Amino acid sequence: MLSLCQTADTCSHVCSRCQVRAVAICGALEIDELADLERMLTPALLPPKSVLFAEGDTADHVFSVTSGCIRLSKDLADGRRQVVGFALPGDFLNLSLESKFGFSADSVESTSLCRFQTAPFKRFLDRKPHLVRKLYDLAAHELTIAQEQMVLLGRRRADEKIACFLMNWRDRLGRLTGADHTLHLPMTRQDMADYLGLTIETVSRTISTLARKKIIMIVPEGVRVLDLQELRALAG
Amino acid sequence: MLSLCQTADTCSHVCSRCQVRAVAICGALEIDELADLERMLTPALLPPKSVLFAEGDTADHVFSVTSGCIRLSKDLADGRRQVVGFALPGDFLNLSLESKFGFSADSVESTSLCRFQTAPFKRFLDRKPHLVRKLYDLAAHELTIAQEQMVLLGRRRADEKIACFLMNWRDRLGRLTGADHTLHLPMTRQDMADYLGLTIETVSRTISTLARKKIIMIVPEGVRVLDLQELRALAG
DNA sequence: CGTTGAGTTGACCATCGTCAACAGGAGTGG
DNA sequence: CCACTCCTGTTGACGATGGTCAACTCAACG
Repeated sequence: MLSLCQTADTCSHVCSRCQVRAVAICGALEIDELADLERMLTPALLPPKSVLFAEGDTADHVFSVTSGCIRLSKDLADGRRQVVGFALPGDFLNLSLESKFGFSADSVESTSLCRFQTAPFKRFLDRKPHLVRKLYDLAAHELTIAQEQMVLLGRRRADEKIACFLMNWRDRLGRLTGADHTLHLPMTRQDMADYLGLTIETVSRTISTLARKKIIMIVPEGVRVLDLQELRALAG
Repeated sequence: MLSLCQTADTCSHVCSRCQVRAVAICGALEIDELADLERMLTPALLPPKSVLFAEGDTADHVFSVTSGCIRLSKDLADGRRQVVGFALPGDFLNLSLESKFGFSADSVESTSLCRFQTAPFKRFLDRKPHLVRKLYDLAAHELTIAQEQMVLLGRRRADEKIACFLMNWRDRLGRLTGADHTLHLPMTRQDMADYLGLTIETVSRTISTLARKKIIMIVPEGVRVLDLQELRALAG
């Protein structure tokens, strides 16, 4: 189930030269501490649309995403699915450090990660209180985002949900790669639907309507934002 | 806006004899450390249906609930409301430690809290890494609960939402006061609706239907669970 | 050139929201 | 003590938002 490329040439990783260090948990560590972390780390490359782990699996690893995109989801017994988040470069997976994963993680596109065994990582935490503090801030921030997502899921209409999602995605990509009116949307319509509590048809229709109103334009890789004011107004 | 009783006779508090220490953050501290915490603490008593703080207010305090129930909610500009949680004894408010509150907090019933100024509390954290670790575990656990709430809000039907809510509430009360088939529901139907992404009418109708099916019985203080198996099945 | 999977669009329908009326209890004041 | 209001909760009638089912396009791929 876990199909990881671990050859040196495709996955070599030097923490001190890592592109995402500033936004990842490693940003809390000094250069000499990074070396300790690097010794515990296995770089991993995940092909598109493949399983990283499934909800309920023994959580013997934690991960830090360095490139690509991971879909985090929870499933009901009858097949209904809720996507609880998309992990982008700098994001940490398995913050809860519990014995089993609370959600499934699948790559949306080709993704590279730093992989740590949970037990040594926990021991490392015991020696690095500032890293615990960083993880705490990260968890608290994720909680704030989760609460905003609850508002979206519980109280917003389909068009507002789509607008919110596009604005949030734009902000996240902007922080990583700089602002751009063309949004790369690597996930499928189904993924978006499962993230927003909608069906694929409603997502498709709503995006088409936004395009008909010249608020966005559908392009092969995603969408282009034409009227940011209007999109922001819809997102509220 | 903040109407707190702080007289010694009604609000006296001795951490070492606190009923909720085991379930609250203070459980991470030794007896001698508790004394330091106690020096920073202002006990507070909040009457029913009163404001503790509002979303966007300067977050100059953090709180630990010792009795009662607090509703945590976020509002949209047009009045739509999402309740993001109910805080019970042992729960901590303002985990994020950010400069502004991310949600509003109002008492559902008469509630007592321990109140700490944010700045000294943060300095205390710098000296108590095991307390940071406790807060981290707490935040990570809240995040897991938030993800389950996303599934509920995005993918469950009204009857499943009500059943889930009742089962979760039962578990929480059970952990605090021991299992009981009679659930005290201190919040209004509107609060439940805003928590579950429904309207008050749908909540009322759904509860009535569950009662008509003899799965629950509506009693003055809340509901009595008659058929736990069936309720659990609905909650999935 | 057939197959597969993602996406789009239309027709229809169900769940849940909206609007309205009403019941019952708590509090208030004459 | 009783009328009155207010608030919460319940129930019914109706309607809209978004779900379901189905057909179709298009690009990728063997």
